[in-house]
Amino acid sequence: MAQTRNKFDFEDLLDKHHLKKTSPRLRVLSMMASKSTATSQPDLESVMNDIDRVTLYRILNAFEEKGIIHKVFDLNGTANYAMCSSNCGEHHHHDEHLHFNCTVCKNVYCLDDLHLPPVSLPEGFKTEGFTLYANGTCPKCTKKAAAKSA
Amino acid sequence: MAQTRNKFDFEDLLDKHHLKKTSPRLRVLSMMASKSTATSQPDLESVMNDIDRVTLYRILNAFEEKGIIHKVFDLNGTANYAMCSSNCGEHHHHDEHLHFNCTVCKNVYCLDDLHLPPVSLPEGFKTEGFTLYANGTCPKCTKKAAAKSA
DNA sequence: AATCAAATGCAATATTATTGCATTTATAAT
DNA sequence: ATTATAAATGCAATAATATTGCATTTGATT
Ligand SMILES: [Mn+2]
Ligand SMILES: [Mn+2]
Ligand SMILES: [Zn+2]
Ligand SMILES: [Zn+2]
Repeated sequence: MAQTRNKFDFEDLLDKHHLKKTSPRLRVLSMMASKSTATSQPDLESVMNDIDRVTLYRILNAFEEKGIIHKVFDLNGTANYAMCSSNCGEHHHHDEHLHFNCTVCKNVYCLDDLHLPPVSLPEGFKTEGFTLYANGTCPKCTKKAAAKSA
Repeated sequence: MAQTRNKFDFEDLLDKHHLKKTSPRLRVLSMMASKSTATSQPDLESVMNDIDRVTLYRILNAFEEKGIIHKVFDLNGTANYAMCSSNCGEHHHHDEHLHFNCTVCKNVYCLDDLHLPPVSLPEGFKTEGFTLYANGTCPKCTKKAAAKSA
């Protein structure tokens, strides 16, 4: 998960997208990249409480537009953000992987390399993209539960 | 779509779930049942502008808990509500159908009878439910676009 | 070192959602 | 029918989430 990246990777990333390398942006990037799950907007906000709320919104929007991160709403409608995997670009998202929402810890997992089988829609529907959601219990929470009941 | 139901159907429905038959509730039911697509919270609110905002929230929550309607977030994170199809009950939702979000008219379609093929998750993930989302252009909007360009 | 566009921070406002409490209403019991 | 009661509604207050405009700061370029 979450392969380790250093400061310079992030600076390059911003460079590539013609975004200025600012401290708030680098901090947001390193926080998101360090986790194996998506990060919720509330979490980002409380961890980065010294960054202005509005700035955070603008950073997230910019990153999303550039195809650096993607947004996913969890079961409660809360916005979560995760790094994009390679093939996303400016206004071109291809995060057609499964999003697993743990009902216990609320974490959202991006499960890549899970090619969803082709689905055919009724006549007339022109599809641009799919996302598959699943909810249930994640490995960590399953283990914890097992430990307790033992 | 949206099979016609009369007042008495709705009253029975409320009865069945031990909910009082009140005017706000009946109006919400008939509005939602009359449409072939889901209804967004903002739409409900503006159409039912004489019903108190808080009452609306409580009605929607109650209906959702009873398994009368289900909530689905569209691409913008806006809450949309649609009638449940038969097999949902108190705290027991089985709306595992495809939700199609038209990027033009923003409507959310519940496409039932679209059995999604089984997906197997990585080791450790215990799944309770799936939802498949698709986005693109709905039949109506496709037709309109075709008409214009002709 | 100077310049300029981009990014940030702050204030104001908008939208969406929740909580507590007083009042009204639907239902059931009398 | 009348009354009793719990449920539902409406209203006020507050919280949480999001957007806009503008003054100030900062990163990149010359
Ligand atoms: Mn993802
Ligand atoms: Mn649905
Ligand atoms: Zn979990
Ligand atoms: Zn449409």
